[in-house]
Amino acid sequence: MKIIEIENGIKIENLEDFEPKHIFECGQCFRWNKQKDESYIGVYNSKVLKVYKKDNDVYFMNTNKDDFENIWAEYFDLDTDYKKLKSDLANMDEYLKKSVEFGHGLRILKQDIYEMMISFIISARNSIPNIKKTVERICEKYGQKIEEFEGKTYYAFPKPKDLAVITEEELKECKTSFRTKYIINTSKKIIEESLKLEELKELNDINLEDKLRAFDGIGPKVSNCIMLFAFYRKNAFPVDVWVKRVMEEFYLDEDMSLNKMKDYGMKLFNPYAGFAQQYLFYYARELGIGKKK
DNA sequence: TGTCAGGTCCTCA
DNA sequence: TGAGGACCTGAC
Repeated sequence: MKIIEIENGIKIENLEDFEPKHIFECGQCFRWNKQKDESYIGVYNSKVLKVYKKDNDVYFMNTNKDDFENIWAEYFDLDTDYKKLKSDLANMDEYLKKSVEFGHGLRILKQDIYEMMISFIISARNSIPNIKKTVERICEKYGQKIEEFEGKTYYAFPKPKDLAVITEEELKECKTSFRTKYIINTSKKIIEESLKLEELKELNDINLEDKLRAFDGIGPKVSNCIMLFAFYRKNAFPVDVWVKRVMEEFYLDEDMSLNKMKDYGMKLFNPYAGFAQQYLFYYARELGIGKKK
């Protein structure tokens, strides 16, 4: 991978397996927004980045070589060989083959732990546009201002200490509704127990899931999303309404509880259940598979 | 007006 | 274990 420095950014020529639309619209992140010129602007680690693809080259703007190498290469999982991964998945069965072809430029982002915890708590019984709006309101109200970029002010995601000290009434102004107490309780637990979220990376999958589910508002689905998108646990398998639909449409003849479906998926797609889930989710949601007419 | 959206929690059998 | 209801809000 050759990093070419350009004015206010860097360019990577012939970057394969990288489609901004697939990456940012597969439901794994809530802070990346499509611009009029088809580029995406997002925030991570108190940095604002603009990404777009032109021919086979990918441009990362408002950054520099140092930040790209130290922050963004890791964030975009650029060290992983997606060609091999996709080939392994495509060989498992015909539905995965179709899903992988459909979302060929998808990558799993390595995102912030606390941000994923709160964002996916908000995702419960909610729609993606609403989740994004709510997350944005929280950042504007409680996050640190980063910078003005292309006419918009960007804010970092707040820290646990910021949301642990506010009242439910106050947070509700961000339209967090019945999830308000979950957000505050989870933030309080982190502060009161002096938890270092980074240290949870040492835990194995089973203990990590137990630890996450001890937080208010984090159940089986949300914990697995956090494991996949913040801890990069390749075999986590979040079962949401779309994965349920695609599993029932393609893989199951019998009724199955969500819990059993999770175990079933993890065994079926081992050791890449998380990746399989993401390709299947994107395929199912974009095509409306299994959705009631 | 009713239904549904990337669920979780609580209660009860 | 797991089934069933409640839960905010916004969009269609």
